[in-house]
Amino acid sequence: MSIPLIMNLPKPISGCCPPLLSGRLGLEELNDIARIFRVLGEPARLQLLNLIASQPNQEVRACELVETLGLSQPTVSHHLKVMHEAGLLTKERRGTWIYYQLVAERLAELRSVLKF
Amino acid sequence: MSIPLIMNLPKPISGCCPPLLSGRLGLEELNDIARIFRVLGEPARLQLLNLIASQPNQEVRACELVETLGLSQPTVSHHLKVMHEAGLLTKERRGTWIYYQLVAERLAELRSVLKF
DNA sequence: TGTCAATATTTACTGCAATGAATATCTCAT
DNA sequence: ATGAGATATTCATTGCAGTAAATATTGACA
Repeated sequence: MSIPLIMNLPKPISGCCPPLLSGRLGLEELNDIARIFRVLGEPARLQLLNLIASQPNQEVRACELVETLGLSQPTVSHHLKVMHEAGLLTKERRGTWIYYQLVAERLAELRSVLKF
Repeated sequence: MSIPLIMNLPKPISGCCPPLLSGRLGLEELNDIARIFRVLGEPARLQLLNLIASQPNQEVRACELVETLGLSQPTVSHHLKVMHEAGLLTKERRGTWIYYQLVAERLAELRSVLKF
């Protein structure tokens, strides 16, 4: 029996990450890039990334985060949604809980945006 | 009248960019990282970077930007100040005008923050 | 079905930052 | 010194996003 491979991948953000520093970009593309950086411009969200990356299995349950971040459940849920929509986290339901994982490729993509 | 020796300098950016994804970070460090990403979370500022990078001599005069960005002179001046304080731009006066240049090392530093 | 626990959404409040008008400061040339 | 152009600062307005209380939804299990 095969393992389900499709686990609610984030929708791709079209044309979102061309290199910023080689070749002129249009306002549309600049807006897309800015949107992602704005997602990372929030300490709570960076803490989420940092926390997930430090887990042995590279994932967290949403409910764990409420206590750890010291934020309300709606706020944590909101941040998770934002990051998931930005393609930075995958979301996978396992029974009662929902697990979030980093999208390494997305971070690599972001890195390449800043390359010369 | 005495001149204050210690002026309100922008927060030092030296130890600002520990890797986000390997090793737990404190709130202080997360705030520092978030602050820089927030600077990049603005289309106008990304346009500035993109514009400078596309110049043959890798620099621009501030006055050029007002027409190009379609923003008021105070707004452009504000963005330049923010980016300079974030360590992303160098500022050099040559006669009447002021030239801004990219700080490549700073961008490389930012890239490394997102490395695994 | 019903309840319980986890997660999401709605709503309202609030603080911060982008923006530009007005003004000030700086630099050079005459 | 005075004027002109480039840049910075002050100030007020405004829109957006983080936050949480209240509420809704979802899934598991008896």
